[in-house]
Amino acid sequence: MHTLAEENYLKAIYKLSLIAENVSTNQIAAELATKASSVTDMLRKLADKLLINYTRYQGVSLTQTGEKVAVNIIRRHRLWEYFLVEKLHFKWDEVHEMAEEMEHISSNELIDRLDEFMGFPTRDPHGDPIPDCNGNFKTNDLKAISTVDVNTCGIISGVRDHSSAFLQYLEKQGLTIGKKITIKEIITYDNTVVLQMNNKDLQISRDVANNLLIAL
Amino acid sequence: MHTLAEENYLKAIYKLSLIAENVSTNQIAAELATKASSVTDMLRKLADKLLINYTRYQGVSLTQTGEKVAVNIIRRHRLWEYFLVEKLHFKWDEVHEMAEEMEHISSNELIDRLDEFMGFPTRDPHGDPIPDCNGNFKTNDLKAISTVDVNTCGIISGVRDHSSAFLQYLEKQGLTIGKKITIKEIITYDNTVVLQMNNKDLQISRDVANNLLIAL
DNA sequence: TTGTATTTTTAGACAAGTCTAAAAAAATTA
DNA sequence: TAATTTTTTTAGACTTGTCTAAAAATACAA
Repeated sequence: MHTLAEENYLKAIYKLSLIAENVSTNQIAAELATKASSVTDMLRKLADKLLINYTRYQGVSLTQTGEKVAVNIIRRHRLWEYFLVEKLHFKWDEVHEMAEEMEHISSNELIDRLDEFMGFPTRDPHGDPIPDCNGNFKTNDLKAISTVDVNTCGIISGVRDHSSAFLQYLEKQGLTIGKKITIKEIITYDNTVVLQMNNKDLQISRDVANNLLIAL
Repeated sequence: MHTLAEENYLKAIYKLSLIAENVSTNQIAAELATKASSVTDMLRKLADKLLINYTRYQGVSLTQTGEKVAVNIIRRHRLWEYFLVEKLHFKWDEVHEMAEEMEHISSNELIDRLDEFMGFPTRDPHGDPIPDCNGNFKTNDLKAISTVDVNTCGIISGVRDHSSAFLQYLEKQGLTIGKKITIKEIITYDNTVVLQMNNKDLQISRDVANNLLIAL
């Protein structure tokens, strides 16, 4: 249907669209670790195929078709991640690269059956919502720990940074999806956040607090 | 590790090597539905990487390394086919194309865990042996129905033709893996074979008899 | 064994996707 | 608003894998 490169561009544009409506050439280049000139070339191809809205120098947005394709890739990615963790017992920090390859397997019938096989999960191992076969999914109303008030409590429900390094750190601290925590104090000097979990205090840096999401 | 094209060439060469030691450029071209000139180009690349033994005009054979890679691709293909049929309940005639894509997912850890998840199966849905993680597998000592004597009986255990059309035909006739049959008669006029299965007679053409394998 | 047919290789071209370097447009700043 | 910086695009080149057409090697047949 679409080439590997096309799918990766659509996914990148989708991801960047969540932050700001219009996506710039340089943003895409950074996201895909490629050069702006390569991006420009590809944008013309995607525009020709009516997958994006593109006018020179004006940045891009996905068309309805483009967004559908992107959401479908994300659905495939997250279902494979769920499979790898729940069925093959990989750890949550080990699955991203594999799912990155698996998301390009083209059969939708395959993905729908995989979905059914696993009991139609709604969240992947990192807490991200899994779109259903029509592309619908709950938007995440999660908050970064760094944004909530002192004495708030909530359930760890997602991450912003999906890197192995970050996920391994969280694992080590016991800060995994589903854990209940209370924000006790924010140290003004360096914005270190003091949490309480299982009646024990735990300090996390501003960076970590920015990338760890809770449901209130 | 290796490109998609390289993997497909190695697989094709491996497959053809089972019939005759040395494989010709034209054979590979036919197998991959490409042109002889394209094959020549790729053979030089594979030889440079020490995956095949190649001298101009002399045909090719796999090196030890090349064979290892090829067997690993076959292992991946057959495990995914098994997964698709046993876990996602696809029919045996529906899985080839999907597995053709899935076999290129590169992680060996993934494949080893998939293998374990399914209980280390030794045969794929078409009766072909699945290499273990060291590349070892039982060679098929199966015989085409067309080659056995009248009154022989045996268990349907494999196919030579993996096309949907053939597999669907077998399914319709009930000629599936595991069924016990007896060869009753070979009609000399056109080599039609008369079988008995579940106490009923069944006629199959020479072509079908050539592509259906039994264990005695 | 010589000529013909077949197979294989070479030569040159093309598409996809990438790159560097330079030009053009837009944004920023003074 | 004019000058400078940043962003984006264009131009031209490279790689992988493919193709067609022609040349070279091998196989076959009289």
